Amino acid sequence: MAVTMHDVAVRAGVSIKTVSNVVNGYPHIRPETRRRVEEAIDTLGYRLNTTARNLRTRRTDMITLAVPELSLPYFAELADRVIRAAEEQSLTVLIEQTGGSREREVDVLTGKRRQLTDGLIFSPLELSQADVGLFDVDFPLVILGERVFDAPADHVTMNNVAAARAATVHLAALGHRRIAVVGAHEGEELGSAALRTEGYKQGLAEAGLPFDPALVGEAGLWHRSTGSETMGRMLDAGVHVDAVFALNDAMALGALHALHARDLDVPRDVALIGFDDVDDVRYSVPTISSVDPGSAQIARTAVDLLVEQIAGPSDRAYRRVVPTSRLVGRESTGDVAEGAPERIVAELDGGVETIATDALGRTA
Amino acid sequence: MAVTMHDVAVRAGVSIKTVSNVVNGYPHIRPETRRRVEEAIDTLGYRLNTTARNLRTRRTDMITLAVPELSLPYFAELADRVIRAAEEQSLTVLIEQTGGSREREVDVLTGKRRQLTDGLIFSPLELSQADVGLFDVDFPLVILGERVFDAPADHVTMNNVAAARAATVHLAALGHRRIAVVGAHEGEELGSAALRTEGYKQGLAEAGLPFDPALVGEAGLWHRSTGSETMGRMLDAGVHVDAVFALNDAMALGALHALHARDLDVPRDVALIGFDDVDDVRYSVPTISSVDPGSAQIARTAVDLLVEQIAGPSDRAYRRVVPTSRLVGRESTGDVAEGAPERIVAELDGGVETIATDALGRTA
DNA sequence: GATTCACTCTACATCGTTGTAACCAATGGC
DNA sequence: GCCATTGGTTACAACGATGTAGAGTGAATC
Repeated sequence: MAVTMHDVAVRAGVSIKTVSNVVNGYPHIRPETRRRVEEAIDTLGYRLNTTARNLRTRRTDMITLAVPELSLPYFAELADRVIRAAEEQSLTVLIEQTGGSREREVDVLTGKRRQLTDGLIFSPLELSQADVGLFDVDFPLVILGERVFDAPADHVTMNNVAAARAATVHLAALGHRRIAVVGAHEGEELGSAALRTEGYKQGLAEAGLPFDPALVGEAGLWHRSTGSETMGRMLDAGVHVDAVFALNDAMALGALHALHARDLDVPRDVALIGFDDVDDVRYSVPTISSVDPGSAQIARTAVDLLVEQIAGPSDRAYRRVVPTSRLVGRESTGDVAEGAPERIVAELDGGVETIATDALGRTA
Repeated sequence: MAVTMHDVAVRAGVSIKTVSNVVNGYPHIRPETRRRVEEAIDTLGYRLNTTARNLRTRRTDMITLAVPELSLPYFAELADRVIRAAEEQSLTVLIEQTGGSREREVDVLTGKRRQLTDGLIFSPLELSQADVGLFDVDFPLVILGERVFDAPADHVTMNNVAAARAATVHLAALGHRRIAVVGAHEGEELGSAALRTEGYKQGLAEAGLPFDPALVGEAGLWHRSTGSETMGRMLDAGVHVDAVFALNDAMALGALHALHARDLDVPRDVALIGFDDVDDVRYSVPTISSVDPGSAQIARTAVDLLVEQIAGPSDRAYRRVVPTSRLVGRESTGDVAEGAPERIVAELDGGVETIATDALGRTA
């Protein structure tokens, strides 16, 4: 079978524990002993059995990242960044796709796989305020987004309302009066859809524009396809639109497709702005203006907070981190000429909030 | 601490092994005993310790998927599909990003993390024929792509040459004479770049077109950005082009961007075709024709083959599976009118090849 | 010269399961 | 009425590492 520490110990003429000490970099070992052990390791081709170590140390050095779907560019890029950030801390990332299914989201928090890893970075889609109890867990947890407000866990979120408002105001400032929104979720109270839609309404108000329900396009899943369909439905219904705020970039790409299919030019006939600032929108035709919610910082912060929880006491205060976000102007809003590079139209500061907890870990 | 089988056993008044048997669905247990155990499990909130089981059973029910980068749409979609397929077999997927680094690719095959999982699905980018020895491993392995021909491992690959040839011939059949290729790798012998470029050359020959080195655009990494830069460089150098074959879709999107920036219309001035058939190209403006290498089948087959290896004897014959690929015509080649749905232009059959092995597992 | 201390290393128990062998009923065949 | 079989359960020993406590050294301290 596989070579074990025992085999190495025998060959090097030391105890198993000494081999373990060498492997783990324990400092007080005679150079000669270390040499013998290392030689034995090399000649036998010994490899540490991670599973055994995991059992003994009660740690796996793995963390879970739970996202709706990797095929959505935003989450693919997020996963990429989280994996890189985790790597720097010698952590391995296990990805769970919840696919926007409530059951699978619950499973992420309670299921069998949960205890494979030391902690969880969770971007929920279906679970919401009503499920706040589910988030009161006894393992390190960082929540992405703000579907759940009072959960006793770290949050890394984004300036949803303010950024959406800024995007809308910006479209209005460019002279647009019929600004549609694509991706709304009827009846939702928290969650990105609701918050961004709220920002949209605030933006209209700030610009002195009336709110017209006909300009609100519903789209459950935020895919390219739903963005295209929603936009198409709206146009085909004869709704007059001179600007579109898509609640994410995938839908913005879909909307662009639908506009183009109806011979509407972006930005000449209709201005378009997305949200997420994924790589796609920098190469589409035209390039699409978008809100960068601070994606790079989100991934890094999430990993940092999780690592802190894993290492530290479980009764520390919770944090709520909001990265700085930026409104990036590109061709789709006429903010830059064709072929010109993007420019930052607005910057919205983030911040860190610390939520004290009592001895039981409840928020004060 | 955590509740263990021991606690459950005490509470239910049975032995630890009986609890284990109940948990694992061993059939010969008295209903009454089972009930007692299950009740104890529920009241104590017992959860099986996966790490301990992994140690004892020498299996983790996890597999590794190693890809260059998740931020490339093709690999994000692949990961999505692999995760889903694995899920159906109750396997968890751990993703490694090699980032196109040779060192990291070697690490995937030999590194510390390797033994965390029961097997590996590996899409190499840098390792190639010269490294064939590295692939002679003692764990279940499925290689994606065809950088390494004689590796003693299952391969799931694609009709690179034939499909690229078909794409090129198709462009020629549409009347194009100056067909550029974007993404070539100078000096490479195997690997997608070399194979697809070879298909391109064959296609030119078949169409009776001359091969012009000026029409070959090099691009190391196959990103949107490199596609855009490569295309831009070629155009800015004054090379006349009336069609472009981008070796993957990300570069096709980048090329489209570069063409547009230079006021060249697709498909009126330049026709464009990509490779991979990722979701992006169905929503770009215009929609981009592409080669679907059979992505869905690739993911599923890879998981199936790996599962087979994990379960079966290690000396079974190796397989080489090539899914059926399709040339999908869209707006960028004028194969369909604006706004019209895609259509299958050609279909290239795949197949399964079984490579016998001798007793030592070497290929015959 | 006794005491302390820092090094270096070891013995042993332990992490929480599952595989193996074996035991004690109860059943069935002859 | 005895033996073989099956069902239901258990005791015990792994799986391969690490934490704890402590035993020897030798050098430094008083």
